[in-house]
Amino acid sequence: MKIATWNVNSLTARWPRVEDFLSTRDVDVVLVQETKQTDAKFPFQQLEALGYESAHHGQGQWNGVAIFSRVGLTDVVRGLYDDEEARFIGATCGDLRVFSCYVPNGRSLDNPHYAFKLRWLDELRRYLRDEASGAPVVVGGDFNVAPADLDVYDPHVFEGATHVSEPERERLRAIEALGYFDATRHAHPDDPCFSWWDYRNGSFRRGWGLRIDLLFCSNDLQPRLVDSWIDRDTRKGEKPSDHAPVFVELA
DNA sequence: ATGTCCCAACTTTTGGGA
Repeated sequence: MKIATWNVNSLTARWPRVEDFLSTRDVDVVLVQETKQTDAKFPFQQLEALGYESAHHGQGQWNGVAIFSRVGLTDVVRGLYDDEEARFIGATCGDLRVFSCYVPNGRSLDNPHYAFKLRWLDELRRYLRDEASGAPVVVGGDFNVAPADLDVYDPHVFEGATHVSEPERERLRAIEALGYFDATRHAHPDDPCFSWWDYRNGSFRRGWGLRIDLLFCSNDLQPRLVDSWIDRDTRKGEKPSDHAPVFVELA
């Protein structure tokens, strides 16, 4: 069973790449972020033609999360708490409970959006603690947090910036403390495994990346972990997203 | 350090967000 998380940066703009991805990657479940679409625009029929059931928590200009599955899709939940931004969707796919998360960016440490980000991560932890027990769980998404300095191409550049601050990293550790592991880092303890490169400055060519797209698996999945990897080829070519898909394969 | 992309709109150019 192969599960991917991918921030597509507009499903409308990315549709040709998404079609190509689904046709060539043999992926069972895709956790999608930043659809930037209303539910009315979401391509349910086109996805069905490609063999995927889908569920969307759409908004419009911003945010929007979705799940595509070819192994069943039931018991959909939308929204973490009473916020108005579409950043969280969950479903049961096969024998897994899966969640697609688009964590707020934070913008800068002194911006109110940073406090919102920390609160959102607190709410995610609360949800996983109180409402996600039972089946094995995969929580994936664009976390907008690089868990450690290994996940940053040059930590010096990010001193005093969001995505690397201790309060953000502490919240990821608090999620792990509930009984989850970071699949990509677990499979590759020493490789940076960047998943995002800024469109500007030729960052992809220069290797200026961050690992901020993460797949947290409940500890009961550890014996089933085959591998976890970054699909860097999908960051290349015509009109790519600025994020690469991140995969985990489970036996 | 800012070389791009995507969206909306008082839309053919600008501003906000990432």
